[in-house]
Amino acid sequence: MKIEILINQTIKAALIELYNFNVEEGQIQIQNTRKDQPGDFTVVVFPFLKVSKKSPEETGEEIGQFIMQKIKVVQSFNVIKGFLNLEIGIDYWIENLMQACNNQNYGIEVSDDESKTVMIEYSSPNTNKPLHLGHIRNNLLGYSISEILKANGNKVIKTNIVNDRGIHICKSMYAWQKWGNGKTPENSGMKGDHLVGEFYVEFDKQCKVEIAELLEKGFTKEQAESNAPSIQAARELLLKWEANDPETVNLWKTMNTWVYKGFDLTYKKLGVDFDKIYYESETYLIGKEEVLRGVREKIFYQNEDNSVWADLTDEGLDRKILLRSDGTSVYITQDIGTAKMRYNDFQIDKMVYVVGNEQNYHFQILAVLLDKLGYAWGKDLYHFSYGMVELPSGKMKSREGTVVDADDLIEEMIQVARDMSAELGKLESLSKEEAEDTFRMIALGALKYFILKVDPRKNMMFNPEESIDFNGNTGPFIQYTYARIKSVLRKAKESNITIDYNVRLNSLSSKEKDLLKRITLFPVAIKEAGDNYSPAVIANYCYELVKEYNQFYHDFSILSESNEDQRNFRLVLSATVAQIVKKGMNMLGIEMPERM
RNA sequence: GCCCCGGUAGCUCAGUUGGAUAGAGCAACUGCCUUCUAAGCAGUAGGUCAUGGGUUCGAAUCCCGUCCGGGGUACCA
Repeated sequence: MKIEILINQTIKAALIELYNFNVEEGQIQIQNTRKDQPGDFTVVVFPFLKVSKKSPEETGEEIGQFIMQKIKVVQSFNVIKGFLNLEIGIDYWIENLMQACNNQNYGIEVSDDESKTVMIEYSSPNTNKPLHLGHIRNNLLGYSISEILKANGNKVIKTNIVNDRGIHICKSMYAWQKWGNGKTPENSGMKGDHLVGEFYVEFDKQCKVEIAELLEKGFTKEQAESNAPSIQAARELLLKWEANDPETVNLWKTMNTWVYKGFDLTYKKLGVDFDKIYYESETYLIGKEEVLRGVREKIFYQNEDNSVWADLTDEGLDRKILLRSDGTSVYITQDIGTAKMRYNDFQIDKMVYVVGNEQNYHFQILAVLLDKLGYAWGKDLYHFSYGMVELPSGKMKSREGTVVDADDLIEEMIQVARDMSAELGKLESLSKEEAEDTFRMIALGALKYFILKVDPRKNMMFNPEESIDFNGNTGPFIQYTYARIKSVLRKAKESNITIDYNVRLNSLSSKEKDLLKRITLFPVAIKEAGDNYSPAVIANYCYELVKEYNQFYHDFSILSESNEDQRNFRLVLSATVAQIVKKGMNMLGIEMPERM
């Protein structure tokens, strides 16, 4: 039984026996003792003063005595200012270490027949431009939260909705027709998504010129924007596409294929993947049907101009448009269609959408709409709403060229890793391929950790000049510590030191104990990360663990320790730290190099 | 206007759901490579937790007001 639960029950018994008081569940607070105080667990006695009618010190003393008598592993206790600190014997901590090191699934809940199935949508790119830093945050969070939910015993289906149709795609298509000169990824050597993105930018430039001309002729801003020739041409393309015009559909397919190839490369570099991909072009009509069904069933209503609306004022929300007056669908329409399709395809207990916080309102409405349409699960959808990535110059805007491109960023990071490694004189013994692979792991480790260590709900700042470090609280620091442990273990093997996982020991230094305590917190961290949808919890846990290990590492010798039991214990401890750190970092999608 | 989110060291971020003297990294300064990997370790300096009130044994954390920043707000996605 977990010691905290045992202490909890014992205190409950103590309060009944000592003060004839039956506490409610959750009234007893047991926390880890502060590092600067003696003891392992701390009980806050303030809440019991009312019933004990004694001073905090006396109350703590009485409860402490009681616990000492009932629980063997509690070795001693002390009371300081109303905090009852309990010291747990060495056996308990060693026992815990052995559970951790002998169990590959330590801290992880394995899914079974009773497990819930969670579908997670993330990434959701538009096919008119390449991925940027904002998408990176999305992808990393989506992938990581999938892994964390798996570790909490859920079955997870990772999914992606590709926004592959609409006016924005037609803009790139039109620009390519007009200025493309038959340029393809093959004949230009350009990555497909970048190529298409280039034409999107081209379109925007042209459009601005046209609008400026119209403004000069005395048009209003609105008129100019809708009458610009290239805008009209793009609209025409959209109509043709919806009418299934073969030439248009063909071009659309071709250009999308280029983009998908490009995205696949970026996804692969990022190490994210999907179990099932949906395309808006295949779901938007279903959404439209659902909306029309809603009109027939009087859930929604139609205006005189034919636009369809939902009245959500009863829910404290506004009215929301679902189909435009020309009958075309809006953004939320396809989300309804996609949701329906997903629930037909899979048995889903919970749907999670990883989408930026700018769409909080959108998902609030989507939940209500799905509910109104009769889908029981609609209300329970979870919008994993993450904050935006900000630059020193402000918000990223693709049209203003202030985006940080995903592929560029990854390449730059790898180059920095290379340079730094050369400067430090590392990895010289490795083959070129092995070294390159390590640089890649380090670069991505730095990037991923940098993004995932911050609370996903908050906006975060990214300074391209100086943001991503390789020292301090970073991915590479954790990877480095891991590599060093691996090195020690290799050397132990070379010297024919076998590790005995049955640890014998009768004393612990405070640093060793800190590590042992930290190890017992791994399962707690996983659970907290799952409950709060927060990879940051895992990231910060790994950092704390590794930081403590480093202190231990520098203070004690391992291989040259003469006492065999002591040496064996330190090896087991190191191996366990490595195992846990690797597992934790893998939940963040970060690979761990054996050498660096 | 209305709704949602945020404000902690010069910078980037933690803060175990209300607990003890506020925690890291970067940047600055000081030590430590003849020692299992110095992408490291030890130390110095840096704080009115935006601000005013309230709740109680106890508040960065909960409630109300104010200021500042970000996002959303009926035919963009």
